[in-house]
Amino acid sequence: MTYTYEHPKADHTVDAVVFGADLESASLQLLLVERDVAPFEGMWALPGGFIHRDESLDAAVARELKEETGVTASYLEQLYTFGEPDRDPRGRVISTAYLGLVRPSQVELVSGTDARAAKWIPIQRLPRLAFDHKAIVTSALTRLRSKLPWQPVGIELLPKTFTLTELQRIYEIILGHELDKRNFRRKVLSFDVLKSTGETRSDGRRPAQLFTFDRKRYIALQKTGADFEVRA
Amino acid sequence: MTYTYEHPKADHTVDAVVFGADLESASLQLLLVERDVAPFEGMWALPGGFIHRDESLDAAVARELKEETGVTASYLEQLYTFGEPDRDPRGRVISTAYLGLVRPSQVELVSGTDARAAKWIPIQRLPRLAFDHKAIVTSALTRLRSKLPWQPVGIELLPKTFTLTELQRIYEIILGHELDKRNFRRKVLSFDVLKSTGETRSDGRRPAQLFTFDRKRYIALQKTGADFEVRA
DNA sequence: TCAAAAGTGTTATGAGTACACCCATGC
DNA sequence: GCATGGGTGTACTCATAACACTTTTGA
Repeated sequence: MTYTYEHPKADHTVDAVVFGADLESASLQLLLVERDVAPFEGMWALPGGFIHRDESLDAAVARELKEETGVTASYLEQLYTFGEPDRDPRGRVISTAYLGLVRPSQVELVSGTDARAAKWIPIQRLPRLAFDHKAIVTSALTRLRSKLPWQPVGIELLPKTFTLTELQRIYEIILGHELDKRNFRRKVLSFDVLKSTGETRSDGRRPAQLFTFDRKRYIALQKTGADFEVRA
Repeated sequence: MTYTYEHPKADHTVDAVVFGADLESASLQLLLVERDVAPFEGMWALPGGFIHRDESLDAAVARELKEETGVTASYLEQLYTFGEPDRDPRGRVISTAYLGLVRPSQVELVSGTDARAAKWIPIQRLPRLAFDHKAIVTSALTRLRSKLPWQPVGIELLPKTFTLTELQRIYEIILGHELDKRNFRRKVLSFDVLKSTGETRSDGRRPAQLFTFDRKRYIALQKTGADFEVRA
């Protein structure tokens, strides 16, 4: 540092709002940790923590998430920065929140530093949360539902190959309501980013075609300015 | 502070990307300040600065904007937080950027602390900017154009009463291209937030009807979940 | 042969876009 | 009477949303 300032510095943290859904899930789940240290010891909170000296915000949130829960999110985007002066009893702490998606069955939860336990909790049954984390979660859920539904984000919550019914199920879990099968299929296929593998899978009923997400094609389409924006 | 940490703290700043347009403007303008202190002394930069101990981010950006340029923005929203470790030569500085709109003719520019001069500069002729401010401006412009066009934001850039042609002109300046008069009128009136005053104004030609923005109605519509989202 | 999920097409509606002419006024 | 900006309507296209039956399989 070549320059100095008179003013007291705020702390800066990152918090991760990571949603999970499985095909077996009844509903969307949120990844929370039980705090092991004051303040709010024993309460549930979003995974997160202080930013290290030489890491970007993106790197910090990925690291904290990994440390506190063992989770590596397949998708993480910056959401909003919360900076009310009184949001943290320890003093001035500004926090940048991220929105993430993860397949719960794919990860093994561990408990790490500053956290007793990491756990998936259905969004209908959220406990009281530490700090202003409830407001952060609300804003993340709004963003997820409004911005992502038809972006091929459900993909992150499925195995490499999946049936269209499974994909639909994921969207329904995220949105919290049912979708029309025919409209869903037409729409999702019209994006032209799903590739049939030719394989089928039968669960004991009529076999369903298996699809994969064509990430290259997706990136190519994005560059041409094609637009996946849609509302629910 | 009841707790202490071992880690070095980052500084936190706010930066304001404030766009301006007048009816007389040929194009959208950006509010910049010429830096009076190192680093980047003498270079143009976004107005902004360090957050005070007991103010929110929203308050900080409004204060800095006022101090450095004399401008009180009629509209300011949080854009994104930039936190690459090397974005500021002074050391670790994380910055939360805001997007704002202002009517240039309505404000008197002043020069304040840390700034030699404040100035409106057409976005086609932007000079090199200090720090990573160019990237911030690009992201603000994308957001403005993609998110705001049909939200009644052009309103902020007009006097209390205005003609539909004037409103259209503002949208054209923001978007950087022309719009169809008939489609524009139908659309903007369908939102049902403009009220005819009954008055007319003649500039020497056929008199045009004057409208006002019905803010109460706008708020009422927002609550019912009505949605002004549109693309250009 | 039955249960259960896979798969498939049509119609109606609303939004967006393209497009050209008459109107009222001041000079 | 003419130049200037004000003001208006229609037709096409495309996306969405609502809606029901047939197919394939395993048990």
